[in-house]
Amino acid sequence: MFTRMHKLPVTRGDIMEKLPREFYERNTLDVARDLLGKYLVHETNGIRRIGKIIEVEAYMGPEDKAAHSYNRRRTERNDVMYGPAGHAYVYIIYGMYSCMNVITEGIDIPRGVLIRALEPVDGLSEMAISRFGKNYSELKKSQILNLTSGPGKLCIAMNITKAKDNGEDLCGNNLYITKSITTDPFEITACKRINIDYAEEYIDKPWRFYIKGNPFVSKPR
DNA sequence: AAAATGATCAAG
DNA sequence: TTGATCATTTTA
Repeated sequence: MFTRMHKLPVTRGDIMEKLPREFYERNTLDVARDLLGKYLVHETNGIRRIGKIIEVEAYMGPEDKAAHSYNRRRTERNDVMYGPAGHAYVYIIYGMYSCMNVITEGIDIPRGVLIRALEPVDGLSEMAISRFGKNYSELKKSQILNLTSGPGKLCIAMNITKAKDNGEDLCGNNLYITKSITTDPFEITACKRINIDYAEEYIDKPWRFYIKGNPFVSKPR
């Protein structure tokens, strides 16, 4: 009884407060920064996986040459970006990896925040199996650091897929984000986004944000 | 540094 | 229908 309580407080859904819709219905750059330190939770068939959000990128919609919705381009793939805030936009990149975005602002404003890295918090054994086919206890240190340190990696670890999760309401009960549990202060680093060489004058916009010094960032700068 | 790998998109 | 692209990861 005591050991159970001692072991699980962080994983108890009832003490984790879900972010309300209004959190997402704000300026995308503010949402991006404010997502740092929050907890991404995915529950599938009784299994809960949790990662602390430590790295994100903002995609600013029609004006942003790096965004899928640049120039109001609208396709089957990015349709969710044009829907209400607080939903997940999950797409497949390079034919093999999934990436997850949080949609922001409001209907017909196709902006969002790419989740680029997490710090694993719970469901570690499931994450280890998903990523490396091994038990968590068998992982090398480098593998632990690589569990969720990239947008494709974290989707594998968290079992986030386009088929299952694209369009999911983050105010629902399967895939959601909660407020920070700890109040540990942190510094935010802002820098250029990754792998958007095609974006011309938007290449240098400082719209990538991460928790300074966190070892799970995808690419330290 | 370069391959892997296939969904997605715009052109024709 | 098709050829080029790609908000990445892995291996070497």
